[in-house]
Amino acid sequence: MEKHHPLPFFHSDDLLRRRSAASDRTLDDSSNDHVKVKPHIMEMDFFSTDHHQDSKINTNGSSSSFDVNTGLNLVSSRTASEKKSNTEMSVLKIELERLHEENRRLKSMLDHITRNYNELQGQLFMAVQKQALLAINKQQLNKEGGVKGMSSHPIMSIQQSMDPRRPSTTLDVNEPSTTDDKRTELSASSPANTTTSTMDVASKDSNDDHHRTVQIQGKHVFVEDGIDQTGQQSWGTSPKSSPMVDEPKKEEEQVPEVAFKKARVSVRARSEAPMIIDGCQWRKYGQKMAKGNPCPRAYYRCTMAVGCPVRKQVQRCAEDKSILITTYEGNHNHHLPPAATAMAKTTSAAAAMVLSGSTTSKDGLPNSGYFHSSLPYASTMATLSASPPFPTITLDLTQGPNPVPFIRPPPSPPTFPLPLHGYPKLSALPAMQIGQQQQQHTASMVETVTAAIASDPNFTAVLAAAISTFMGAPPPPLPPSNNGNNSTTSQALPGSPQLPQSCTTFSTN
DNA sequence: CGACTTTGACCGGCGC
DNA sequence: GCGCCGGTCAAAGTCG
Repeated sequence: MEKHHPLPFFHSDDLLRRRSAASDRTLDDSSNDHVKVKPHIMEMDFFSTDHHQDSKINTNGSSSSFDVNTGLNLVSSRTASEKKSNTEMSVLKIELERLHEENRRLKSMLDHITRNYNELQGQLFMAVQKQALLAINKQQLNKEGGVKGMSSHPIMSIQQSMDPRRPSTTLDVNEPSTTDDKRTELSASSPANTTTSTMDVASKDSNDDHHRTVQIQGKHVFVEDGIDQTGQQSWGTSPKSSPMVDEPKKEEEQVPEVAFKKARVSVRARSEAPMIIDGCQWRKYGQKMAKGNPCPRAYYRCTMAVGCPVRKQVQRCAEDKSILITTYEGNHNHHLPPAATAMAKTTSAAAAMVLSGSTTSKDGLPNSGYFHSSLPYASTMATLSASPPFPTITLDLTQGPNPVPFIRPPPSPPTFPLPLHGYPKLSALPAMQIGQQQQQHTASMVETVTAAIASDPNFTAVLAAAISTFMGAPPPPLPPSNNGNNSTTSQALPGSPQLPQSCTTFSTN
């Protein structure tokens, strides 16, 4: 952008002042040569985008050249002054329109840049994970035939058990279920795994055993729970646009996708609403009384696309019924509206974080670029639960006070009174909590992963974006098309007209 | 009438 | 093998 290009955020009075000076100079040029210099100097000042100076000149008007021009105009003649003001007005209007157009253009550029950033972020997650998994695999191949007990570290155990090419034999508390192992073994044993990841989601919808069947056939490895392929698409990345998707899948490239499938992201937040707004369309398919909780657990399935594997569970916390726990599983296999994209990014990022956390070295120190185990702080907002069978990361948004002065949006039904809004610096949140029931040997993994999540500015930014969408916060100034999209999805949410039955989180319409 | 919720039944995993 | 539990299904009911 040019140095003197008007920025999209200046005020209209700034513009008026600028044009006033400019037009003064233009009109005066014809009659007064001696005043040419001063207005010219002023124009240079105004277009320097230095608003401080601009306003300073304006407020200290006594020394401004405005006075000089005005005085001259009054002296010249009344008709000329009126004529001039008319011309000035039309010029101002034209200029205003031009600048509005420019603002729109710049905003669209900003949107475009943001989208590109998000795409790259998603690809980065995948790439890092692949790289780390490859490194681990190489390491394990070197030690093949050696001690199986190297999985003494819980993270390593997860890594092993999640590696589809490597049947898991050493298990610990963090291991996925045996079903998962079976599945991964089957998928790994199939040579068809080397085929491309072409999706046929619809054909697998609502089939209880479709996961297993797919794995056995080995033809649609990524479809399972939609996690892989969704991992791509939930980032708003078109499969065609991603080079990682375009190229044929090698065996190792499928690893993260399969590993993704059972990662869960749980969001704890205070809310009186029966369900948080995450931009997606959900259909309730079940409700159960969970043991140890007087509040029933509701099961929802994403209905924004046929065959979308994403599911979520909503349940109120037994200890504090004002806390709503929403657990997401899987990733979307379809394009999402902006609000839903934010949430999908969050869950995908969290899942990627969990699984990236599995790529630690033997001594438990992470070698992923996301991890900085020596963080001086951790965060309460991110807690990893290693309870089998699935690694679950819990984003605890209920604990305050937050050191960051968050802005509360105006309440809009259904409200979601999270303490977070906008794009806060989540990395500044206070210390992390480790799951109380977790065994000691899982603590290092928990710390590592949660610290990484808390420290990753990309993740926190995405999380913040998602949180802001939970709250039904007024979206940032967007082109009308985007706003329409948001409103559509919000209205489509099944949770809008809902009455809480007892203490739970289901709707009753 | 289609979309959605409710709710009892069913299924599979797991521990005893 | 049995019972518990979490998760899912599907028929019936409800709503707009």
